[in-house]
Amino acid sequence: MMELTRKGEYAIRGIIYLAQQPPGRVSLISEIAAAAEVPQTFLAKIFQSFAKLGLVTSSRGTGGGFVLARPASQITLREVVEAVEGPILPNRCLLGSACDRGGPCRVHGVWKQVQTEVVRILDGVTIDSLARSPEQQ
Amino acid sequence: MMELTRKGEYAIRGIIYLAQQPPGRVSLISEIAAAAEVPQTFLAKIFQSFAKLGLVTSSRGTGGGFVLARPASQITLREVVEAVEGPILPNRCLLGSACDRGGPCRVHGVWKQVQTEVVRILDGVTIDSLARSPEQQ
DNA sequence: ACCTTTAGGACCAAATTTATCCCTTTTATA
DNA sequence: TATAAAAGGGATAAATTTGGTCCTAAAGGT
Repeated sequence: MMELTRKGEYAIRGIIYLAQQPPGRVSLISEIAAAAEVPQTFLAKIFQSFAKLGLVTSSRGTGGGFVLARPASQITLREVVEAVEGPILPNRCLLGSACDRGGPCRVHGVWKQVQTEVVRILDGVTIDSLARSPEQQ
Repeated sequence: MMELTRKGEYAIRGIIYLAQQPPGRVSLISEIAAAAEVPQTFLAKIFQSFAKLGLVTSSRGTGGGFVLARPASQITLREVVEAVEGPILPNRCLLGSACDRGGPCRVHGVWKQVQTEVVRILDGVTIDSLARSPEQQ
């Protein structure tokens, strides 16, 4: 239950790679895909989402590619995950205040708690910290 | 991201109904399905899982049906959710200690934290407390 | 015997995930 | 100004998961 999809995995691997490049260095999607071991066309879509949300800036044409739009220390794991997976919503009922069958359901508060905790944890992790962490332990 | 499926929702609604019956009272799957507003054949599968895991006891034939196997105060929301959705695993990498590409990945620790927190919250909620909580607020 | 009720397996449709392909747009530069 | 390089965006498709139905078997009561 509550699994991150491949899209989410790929998104994280891709943006960590960007964060590991020298500041300002432009990376091609082909380069990122190869390094992160992710299907290139799929990663291209993911980075489109990043660009739309302002996590990365993209430029076309010769010399184009992707760069982080902000320092990696100011991009949270939550932003990256939500960019591709949508908001963290353990239960549909959290969307509106009223659940399916009348007022708020009995489990509403519990899922709200789960949401709050997950958001708190993911907000506390920056892409910078991930990029600097040792790959093996 | 991290959404409960219908199966999980139905499971919760179904077992809450059981918990609201007088202790020892046997309920038919048709009765539970109607009360919880859930497709009956689907709910039957869900209750099969409950029975296998010992959350409920089932009996066949005339006068048969389902009863909680333990007091509702000793059944946690986590058990119910995991019975039908499988273990709470925010990332595949938590299954083995080694992630896909060599040692533990950089996000391993974060997802472990998420798992721990979600489990803690769901373990803290009993079906009894849900059954007694007001449906509307 | 016969009826009632759950157990279990096979099956199926819809939705979502995981991509791929192709054409367009933008940009640098030869 | 052509051309090549790169991302943007839409359509499409395969694979998997979700959400269910149906049928027969097994068990138990009358």
